[in-house]
Amino acid sequence: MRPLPLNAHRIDVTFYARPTAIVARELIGKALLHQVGPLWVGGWIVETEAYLDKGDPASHSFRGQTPSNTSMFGDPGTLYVYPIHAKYCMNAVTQNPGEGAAVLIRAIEPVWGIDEMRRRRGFDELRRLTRGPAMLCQALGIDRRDDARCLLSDEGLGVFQAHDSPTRPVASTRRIGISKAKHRKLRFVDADSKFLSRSF
DNA sequence: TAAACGATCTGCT
DNA sequence: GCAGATCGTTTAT
Repeated sequence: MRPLPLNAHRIDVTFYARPTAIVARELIGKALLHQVGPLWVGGWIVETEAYLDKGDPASHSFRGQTPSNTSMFGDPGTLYVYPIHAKYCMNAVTQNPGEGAAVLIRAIEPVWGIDEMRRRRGFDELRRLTRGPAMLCQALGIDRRDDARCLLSDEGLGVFQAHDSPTRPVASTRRIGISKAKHRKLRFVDADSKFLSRSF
């Protein structure tokens, strides 16, 4: 594996195998990295949403397992990529195998491979590269083919804790773009970030 | 096989 | 802030 672009260690299964809202909150400030060819692309996670296994009608797992949401029911630390409005969004599976809970990664602060992200997005403006779940996937080069990859062992993809990373101020808000369970505060943001999909 | 829907994005006002 | 584009998945006929 090519050396990481920062001094950091990979998040392991014990991090993901916990209640989803906690994982979503603690993913704020972690580094998301994807290796494309010889290059790492990614940045700091600044916005996430929790989608629960039980009692959450906004969650893809609410009506049980189907061919298209199978990876959401996989092991904690599995990547779940799903198509929406002709685009893709990426999640990290949480809790226990078979439960169907995950964290949607909605926005990052672009840090590594910025020119590659600009090229994939067709925009130069930093603010428009990764401020939304589908923009993020396009910038990182994540699509349907990446569904079910393992964030724990895949050498070219993972979430990392930087050794010198400052603590981020985390705020919780209502989730974006859903029609059910709107009131639940399961969106988590870095309160100081300029790279959120929406202000809070 | 047809129709409706959606964890979205963009451009324009 | 709003309308329209866009296409895979799900649900209805």
